Amino acid sequence: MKIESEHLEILAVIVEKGGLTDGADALGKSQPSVSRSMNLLESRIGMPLFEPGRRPLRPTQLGQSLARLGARIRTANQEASLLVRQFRQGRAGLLRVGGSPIFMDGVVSTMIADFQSRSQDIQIQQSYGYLDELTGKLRNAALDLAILPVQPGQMPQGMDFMPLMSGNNVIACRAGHPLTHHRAITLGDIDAFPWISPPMDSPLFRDLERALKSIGHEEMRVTFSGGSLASIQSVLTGSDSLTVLPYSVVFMSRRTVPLEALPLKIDHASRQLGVLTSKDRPLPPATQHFISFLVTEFQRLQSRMDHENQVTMRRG
Amino acid sequence: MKIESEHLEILAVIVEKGGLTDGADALGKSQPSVSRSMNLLESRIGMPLFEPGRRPLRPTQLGQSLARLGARIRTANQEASLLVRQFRQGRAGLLRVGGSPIFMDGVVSTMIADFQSRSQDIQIQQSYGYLDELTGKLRNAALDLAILPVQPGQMPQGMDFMPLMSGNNVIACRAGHPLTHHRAITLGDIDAFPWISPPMDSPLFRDLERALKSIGHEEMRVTFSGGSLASIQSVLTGSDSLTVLPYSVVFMSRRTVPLEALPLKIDHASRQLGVLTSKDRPLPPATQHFISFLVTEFQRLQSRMDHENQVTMRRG
DNA sequence: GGGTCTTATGCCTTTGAGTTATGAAAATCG
DNA sequence: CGATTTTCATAACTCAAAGGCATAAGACCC
Repeated sequence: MKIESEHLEILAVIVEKGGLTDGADALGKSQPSVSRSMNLLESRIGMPLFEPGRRPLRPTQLGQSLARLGARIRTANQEASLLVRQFRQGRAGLLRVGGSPIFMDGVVSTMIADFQSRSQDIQIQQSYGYLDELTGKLRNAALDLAILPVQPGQMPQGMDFMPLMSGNNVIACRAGHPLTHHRAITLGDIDAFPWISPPMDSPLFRDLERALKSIGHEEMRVTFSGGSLASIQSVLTGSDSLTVLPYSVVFMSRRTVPLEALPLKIDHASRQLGVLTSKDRPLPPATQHFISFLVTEFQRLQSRMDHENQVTMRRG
Repeated sequence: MKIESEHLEILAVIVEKGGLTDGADALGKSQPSVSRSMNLLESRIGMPLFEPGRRPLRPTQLGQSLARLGARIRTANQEASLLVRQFRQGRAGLLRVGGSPIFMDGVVSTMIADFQSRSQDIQIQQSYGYLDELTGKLRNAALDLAILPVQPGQMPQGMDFMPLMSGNNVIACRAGHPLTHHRAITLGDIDAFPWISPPMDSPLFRDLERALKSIGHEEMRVTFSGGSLASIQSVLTGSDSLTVLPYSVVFMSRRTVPLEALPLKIDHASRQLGVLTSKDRPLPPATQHFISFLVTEFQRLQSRMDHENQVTMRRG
């Protein structure tokens, strides 16, 4: 004997409101409608739900007990409606973000923190990876979006890419590093200092190699490698080492860590930092919401970086 | 936008079973039926519940979340079915029992304990009172049944009475009381001892008065009054006081308290201990269940009492 | 006992749950 | 890769019941 949940919900409202008429009002239905529903329920369970011949309809013991269960069903149902509404606005759900480690740690994570504090019903799962791996995860829906630098020629099939800012790399060192006092930096100057190397499978590592080649530097003395951003920052500030980092990472890191970028143009593939998503899967609202948040955040970041550069230029 | 709870329940089963076909099986419905229900739900909430183009139907994030709520609704619904079943059998619900204090404490409460341990989903509310008060409460449905002694002429209108055993009163004293050594007890013997008086508004009190009159005892020396059974037992066993109690109460009390009944016939109105219920209100199943339990328990008690009396007779 | 408030019923329309039969698409397997 | 199996969607239909309005019937309150 299956009881209809709708009936239990109606019962709960009637008991709560203390009468059939008021209950019908609260439910937005007509009084005869709910009366019939209760008759039907009573005949189904074969026992009276209300004391017979009482005019402000009073529930029996069974009616009371069932009404409590109906109330539970009702709240679950209302939670469902709320969930759908929030989900539709991208204010609830699961957000699986992947990205290249240094950039995620250095720039995106603080933005995620902002986003998180505004949309607390969104659960965020972050992971790290590079282009191929992230593309694969996007394809089989293990990831909702990826944030990483992509070169124009590298764009994988069946993916959408939304650029956020240009991915300029710079040579970074600690604030007050000997090289920061030089007007113009020469090959010989750099030669004197050891290098921190990003993971060897990362684009940054290839950039570092290429950058050094571009300034005529064939061999480098690597004294630290394999660490994530936090380690790199520590080693960088605690020594006279040099490394290659996206400028945006240096810019953001300076809030808390004394770093500087050397005024030295380095050559690397032109690439855009941006958001990669799967073309054939529609984006969940939470993902859309997050992407539009990222766009405005990166615009703000870009303008702050531009402003600072102008100031530096004028001073320099 | 109201979501139908039934739909959420169906969704929960589909997600749990990992597919529409298996879900339909588990629900005992046809596959097209649940398919259409899910289509309807999807169109109502305006968002996909399942990943498109996946053959073992896989839920989206929203689908997962809603399925969790659906599962909650489902368990509540199942609890409701269970509750109705138990209620129908009188194994769940509320049981409001009223009765005369001494008899409830001395005899019925141990039976209630037995009953309680078998039917733990029945909530029992016990209260005390005498005929008029209990009848009133039965009339306005504040009580499901009352257990008390009723005289033939006293039967109130509109009530059903189910006799359980005859309500013989005896004079009780502690075991080893001086009077227990007498073969035949005379008025003069009794005169020497003080009395414990039941509450003055109780039938027992009137019985006591009448009993004393019947043995020619006009005045009694009351040294304790107003206590409930536990107090009476304590005072009785700790002194040489006498009192009037239903024989069944003395019989039951002897399990834990050293009491005896004096072999002295006392005169009082013939009355039956039994169950009083309202005639116009149908008895809830739990009440019916309890009454039939009481009937068999009292039969057992009666036969134990008869047996003991025979033994005593033979010995005495 | 009349008036009021509350619930039940009769009669109607419409929604949607349920069925079987069948078609389409994805997954699986050789 | 193609064939087969599995899984889901659709079509066409029936029927239960939700829901509405109008109205009767029954408590409740002076």
